[in-house]
Amino acid sequence: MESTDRQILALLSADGRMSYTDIGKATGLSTSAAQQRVRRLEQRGLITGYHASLSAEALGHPLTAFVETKAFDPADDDKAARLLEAMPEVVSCWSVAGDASYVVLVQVANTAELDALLSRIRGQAKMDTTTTVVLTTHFRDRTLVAPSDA
Amino acid sequence: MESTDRQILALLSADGRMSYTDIGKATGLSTSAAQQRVRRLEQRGLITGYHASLSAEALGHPLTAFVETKAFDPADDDKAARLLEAMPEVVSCWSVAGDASYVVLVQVANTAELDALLSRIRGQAKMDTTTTVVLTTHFRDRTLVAPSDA
DNA sequence: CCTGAAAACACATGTCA
DNA sequence: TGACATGTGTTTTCAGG
Repeated sequence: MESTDRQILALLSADGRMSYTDIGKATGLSTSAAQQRVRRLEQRGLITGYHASLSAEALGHPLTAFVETKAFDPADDDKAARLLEAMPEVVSCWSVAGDASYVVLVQVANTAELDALLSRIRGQAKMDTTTTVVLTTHFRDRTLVAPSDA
Repeated sequence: MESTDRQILALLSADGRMSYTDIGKATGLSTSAAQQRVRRLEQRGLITGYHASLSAEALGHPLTAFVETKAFDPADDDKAARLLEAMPEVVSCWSVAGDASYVVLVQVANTAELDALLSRIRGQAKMDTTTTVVLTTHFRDRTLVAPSDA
């Protein structure tokens, strides 16, 4: 991958609705050349999609927390991902090495809702939980577009 | 906020490059009405931006990990956010309540790079680290567009 | 990677309820 | 205030080279 492509990735990370014309202007390409590059970046899987970022605060979910979970019975561990996915408050979900099975990031309205969610995780998913409340989100999903080639 | 607006948020979360014409078709609005709604959602801060999602794997950073950090000296805690932000491997950074000061999500090429990064965090930022390697990312930044009004 | 032209789209303005 | 119609300028898209 080359410098122009990396530049395009940086531009589209910053503004996912940028027009091909503007991408062309910024990179010294014609509109159609820019479009072709973008299409190739999509096809090669470097760009996986475009998304509007929504404000959890403005949507009424100002409270963010990490919840580490661990199934009481290790046999239930596989179902857990699906159960967690079914909970709308759970916005991200990772399997991790180490003590916990899953780490999830949740967005809720207040502590009462957090409490209710944790009960549901314990009850439905039969998992132990360890919760860490987020005080400030300094940055999120910042994009790394300096590094290696592809 | 009303049902149409929530629908628009869901559409733009799923496809951030959707045209106003298509949004209109999907919601039963005219192109210009759809455009107006979107503009208002942006102005009211519900939509904070549009971004291309890049594949960390395709970019050569297949290894994801959480790093909990805590400054040796609590007085250094404020500087830490800036130091962490200066490290390109750190893609997300949260301040948290509890034992750690910060939780960061990092994306690196391999364990050697992770090792080097942790050394830098300890050395530069003067922080203790506790690292949890991610095995699978089940989903990330899934959007919550059912909930409350605004 | 570029040119060029047709189709689709964006967006401002004006109108109506 | 919210939806829509229309007109103008852009952008997209698909020929071609």
